[in-house]
Amino acid sequence: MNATIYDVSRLSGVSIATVSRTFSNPDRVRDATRQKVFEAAEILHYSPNAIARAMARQRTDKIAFLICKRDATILDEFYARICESIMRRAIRSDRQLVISTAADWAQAAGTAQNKQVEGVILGGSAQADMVSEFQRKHIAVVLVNHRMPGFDIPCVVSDEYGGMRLAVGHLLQRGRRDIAMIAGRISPYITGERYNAFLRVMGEYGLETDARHIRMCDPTVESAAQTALELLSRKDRPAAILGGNDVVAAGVLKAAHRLGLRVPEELSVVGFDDSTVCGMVEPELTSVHIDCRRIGELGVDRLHALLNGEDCPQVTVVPAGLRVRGST
Amino acid sequence: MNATIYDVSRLSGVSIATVSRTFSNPDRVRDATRQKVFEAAEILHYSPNAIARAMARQRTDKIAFLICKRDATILDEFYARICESIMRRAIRSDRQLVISTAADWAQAAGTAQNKQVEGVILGGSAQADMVSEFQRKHIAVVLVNHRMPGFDIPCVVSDEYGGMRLAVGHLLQRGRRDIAMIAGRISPYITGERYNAFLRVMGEYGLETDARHIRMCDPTVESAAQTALELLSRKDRPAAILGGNDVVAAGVLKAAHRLGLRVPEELSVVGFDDSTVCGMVEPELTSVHIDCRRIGELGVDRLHALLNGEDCPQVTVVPAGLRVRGST
DNA sequence: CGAAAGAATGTAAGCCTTTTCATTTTTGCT
DNA sequence: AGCAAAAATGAAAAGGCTTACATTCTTTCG
Repeated sequence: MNATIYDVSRLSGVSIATVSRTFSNPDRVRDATRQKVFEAAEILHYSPNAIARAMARQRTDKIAFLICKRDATILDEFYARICESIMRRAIRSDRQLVISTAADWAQAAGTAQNKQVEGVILGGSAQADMVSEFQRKHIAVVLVNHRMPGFDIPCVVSDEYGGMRLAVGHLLQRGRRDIAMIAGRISPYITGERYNAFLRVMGEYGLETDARHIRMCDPTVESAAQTALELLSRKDRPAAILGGNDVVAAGVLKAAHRLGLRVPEELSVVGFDDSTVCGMVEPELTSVHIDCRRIGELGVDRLHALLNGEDCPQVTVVPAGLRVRGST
Repeated sequence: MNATIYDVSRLSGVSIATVSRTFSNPDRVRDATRQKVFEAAEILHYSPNAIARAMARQRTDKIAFLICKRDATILDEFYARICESIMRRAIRSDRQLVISTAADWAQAAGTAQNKQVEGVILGGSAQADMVSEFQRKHIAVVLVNHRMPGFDIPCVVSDEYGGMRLAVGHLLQRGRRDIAMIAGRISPYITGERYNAFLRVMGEYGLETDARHIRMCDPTVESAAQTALELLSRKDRPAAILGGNDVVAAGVLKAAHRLGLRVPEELSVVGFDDSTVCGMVEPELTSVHIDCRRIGELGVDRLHALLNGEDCPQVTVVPAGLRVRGST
C-alpha cells in the first residue's frame, strides 16, 4: 500500500542500499544521488517504515515512561508535572518517548517487553521482581520517585527530608512548636518518605511528636478536612499542621475555616508539592516545592546515559525548596 | 540474545509455524503440542517479538493518543482527565495505547506515521493538513475536544453550549442578570466554543452583553485575578462572573476576596470543568461539569469502531452538567 | 476395515529495512 | 596521464515472525 524502498529505488534508478543510506545516513551518498532519491521519495510519498527499520537494526530508539495506575496517576498534579517534564526533555533527544499505562505492573512490563523499547522510566513504586524481569530482557531501567536499595538501578528522587526540614524549621521560626502531620495516602514511597522525614526532623529539633498528632487520610480534600477537623477540635490542638501534600493541606484550610480558626494567626498550615492549588486557596498555601521538572529531566538524562553506556550515578537527590505564602 | 521462535521450535521439537500458532492462535494446535511449546518457551524465557510480529502481519494493533504541547497539556486537569480516561478504556481493549507528545503537530504526525500505530486520537486543535496527512497514510483519526467541519472524521466533544445554558440559567434563577465572562486562553477550540456559547445563550435569554463585560486572560490564577479586579472595580460591576474554566474562576474568587466582596452574596462566580479545585476554594465553586471520562471513553470507542470497519457517528456530543456549590 | 473429511503440522515465501563486503567510481597526487 | 587511496554504490543476507499451501495424521462412518 505504502511505498517502499524498492519503489524509490526503481524510480530513482539507484539500489535499495543507496536509498536506505540516503535516509539514515545522508552524507554517505553523493549530493546528486541524494537529490534524485529525495525527489523520487517525494513523488511516492515514501517515508521509511519504522517497524522494518527496527527489525533490521534490532533496536527501536524508543524509551517509555511507565505509569502504573495503582500507584501513580496523571490526575495527580505531582505526577502530571513529572510526566510533562519527561516529555519535554525527551522531545529534544534522538529517542522517541512513549507513555504507557497499565492496570498493573505486570501488564506494564508486558507492554515494554519484546524490544519495543530500549529503556523505561518507572514512575511510582515498582516492585523488585518486575525490575529483574526488565533487566533480564536487557531493558534499561531508571526509577523516578522511588528507590530500590540493593538493586543496581539509577533512581532520582526528591529530597523529602530536606524539604521537611525546611518546613519544620520555618514553622519553628514562626513560633510553632506543636506541629501535627496529616499524611495523605499518596504513593507508598512518598507517603513513607515524608512520614519518616517528619519523625526524624522533629527528633532532630528535639521536639516530641505526640502519636495522636500524626494522622493518615485518603488523598481527597474531604477526607483531609475530616481528619483535620478531629485534630483541631481537641483541646490540645496543634499550632501547625503539615499536609502530606497540597490537597491534604487544602483540606486542613477547609477544616480551619469551618471551625472559624484564622490562618495563619491561630493555625499555620504547610503543604507539600507546591502545586497550582497553593495559589488558589485563601490564604495562599505555604508549601514545600518539589522540583518535578528537574526530576523528570534527570530521569530522562539518566536513562540516556545508561543506554549510551556512559556511567551514571545510582542515586540522584533533587533539592527541595520552600515557598512561603500566606498560610504560615 | 533473546530466544526466538526457532529456539523454541528446536527445544520442543515442532516446527516454527506451530510455535507461532501456539502463541497467536492457541486453539489451532493440539493440547499436547501446546503444552510442549509453552514448556519450552518457559524454559527459554521466550516471548514473541512484537516488532517482528508487526512486520509480518503488517499491523501493530496499536493506537495513539497524541497531544500537542502547543494546544493541550497534561498539566491541565481537564486534559489529564481525558487522558486518564482514554488510558483506562484502552487497557481493556485488545489494542495497545501509546501516548505521545510532540513539540508540534508536524512532529506528532511523524511519530505516528509509518504504521507504527493504526489509529490516533487527537487531543486539542488539530489542523486540516495534518489530518489529511494521516488519512493518506491510512491511519484512522478521531478528534476529542475539537471538530473539523467538512472533514470526514468522527469527533467527540462536550456540549459547551448546553453547559453554558445551564450556568446562565442558574445565575438568572439566582437573580443575577448582569453577567460577565472571563475567557481564559485555553485551547483555541474550547475558548472559542465557550465564548460563542456565552453570546448565544445571553442572546437567547434576551440579555444584553456589554462588550466590556467579556474579557480574555491568560490561563493562570493571577492573570484571571487581575482581569477580574478590573472588571469588579468599575462602578457598574457585574453581579456574576463566568470563568472560562475553574482556574479562571478561582482567580475571580481571589479578586473578590481582595476587594472584600462577599461571594455569593455580592457576587456569584461560576467555573467550567468541575475540576478538583472547586472543592478546595472558599467558598466552593459552582462549576459546569464536563464529562471528561465519557469523552475519553467515546474517543477510544469511536476509534475502535473505525478500525473494525463498523460504522461510526461523525459527531458525538457529550452532555454537560452543573454542580452547584457555595459560590452562587 | 478403509476411504473421505477434517484437524494438525510443516515448508517456504514474504514483510521492509540495514549492513557487510565486494565492486565500481571518483579524487588527489605525482 | 596514471596510480593509489578514498568515496560511492550495489548485491545479498539477515532480522523474527505469519501464513498460504502442501503434507501428514486423526477421526468418522459406511
